Amino acid sequence: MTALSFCAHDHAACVADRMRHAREHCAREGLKFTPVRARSLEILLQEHRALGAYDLLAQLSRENLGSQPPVAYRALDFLVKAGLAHKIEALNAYVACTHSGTDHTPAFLICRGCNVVAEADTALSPGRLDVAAAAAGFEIEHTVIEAQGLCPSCQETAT
Amino acid sequence: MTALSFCAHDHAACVADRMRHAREHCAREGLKFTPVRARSLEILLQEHRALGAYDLLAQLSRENLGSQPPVAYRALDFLVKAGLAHKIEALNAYVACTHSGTDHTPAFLICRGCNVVAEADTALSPGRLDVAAAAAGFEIEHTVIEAQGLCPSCQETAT
DNA sequence: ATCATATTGATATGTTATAACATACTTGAT
DNA sequence: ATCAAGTATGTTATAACATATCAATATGAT
Ligand SMILES: [Zn+2]
Ligand SMILES: [Zn+2]
Ligand SMILES: [Zn+2]
Ligand SMILES: [Zn+2]
Repeated sequence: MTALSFCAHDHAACVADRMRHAREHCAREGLKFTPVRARSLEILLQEHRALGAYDLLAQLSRENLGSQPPVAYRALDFLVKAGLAHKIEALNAYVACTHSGTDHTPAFLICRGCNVVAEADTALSPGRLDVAAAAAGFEIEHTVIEAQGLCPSCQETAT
Repeated sequence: MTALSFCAHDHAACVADRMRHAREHCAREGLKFTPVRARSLEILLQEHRALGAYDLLAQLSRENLGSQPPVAYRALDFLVKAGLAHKIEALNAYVACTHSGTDHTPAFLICRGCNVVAEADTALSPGRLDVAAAAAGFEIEHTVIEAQGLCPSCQETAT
């Protein structure tokens, strides 16, 4: 299922599963899954939406896990670098990764109605961009692919 | 040539040509190509790099075309809506469109060394993302495709 | 001329992100 | 046990990006 986020699912299990995966991943890689980092990921996982750094910070603050911007940004940096979360550039916001895999080039479907973000598990089609890059001798290190629009349920709601 | 920006070319002619095109486009569409707007586009065209709104503003200010943020943002909004410029989401910056065509889904190659941005003139490859979107019933309205990496000349420079 | 609309001018504020520096906690070597 | 090195946090301040609002002016249509 490529757009899980738009579908009904056992979300509690979904979160628990992702947290377990994150814990194992960090253990394997020798990364420290500290309380702030773990809770930050959990907060992102609760939603299948992108949260701004300051949204995350507000929640952390309520739980006395920190109150200053760097707290949120450090946690987000860690999660992004660990591959456990992604930044949605078009929103300047962050979303938990729904992938189990390791290195991947995510592509996102972002609903402007409900802000839900689905991560397409496309192993990525080497599209024309790669061809163009190769032709120009350009070496791609990171690719941002974000599609904005309306999810099925928001299409109904709208008019 | 899809990655013109990385190649040597007659840039003065390149700018003049784009300005002429913009003037004609606005005339056709009944859009007002005012001095601030025209000069803003020209400033973007000088570089083939993405400029931040405040970089543009600084230049406009030097020329007494305005000194407050809204001046730059209004000009950029106009240019983006008119299809004469694009926003690079990954940089929160703006680049002049190098396309003549009308409606297009641009894809960018962004050099992290020299900040040059090339707009690939892909007429759009319906990649896996579109397939995934269709499968999920998601209606795509706008797509951001931005590849970051190193241009040929910066690859040499970097050790 | 009058009215509506679009553009500009100006001030203030909101939002996102990082710099800079100090402190505490781990870890591994002596 | 002690130390040094590295990693993680705490804290303050500020940089960088973006918009809200309202008044003034210009433009164009009736
Ligand atoms: Zn879920
Ligand atoms: Zn939706
Ligand atoms: Zn040029
Ligand atoms: Zn370069």
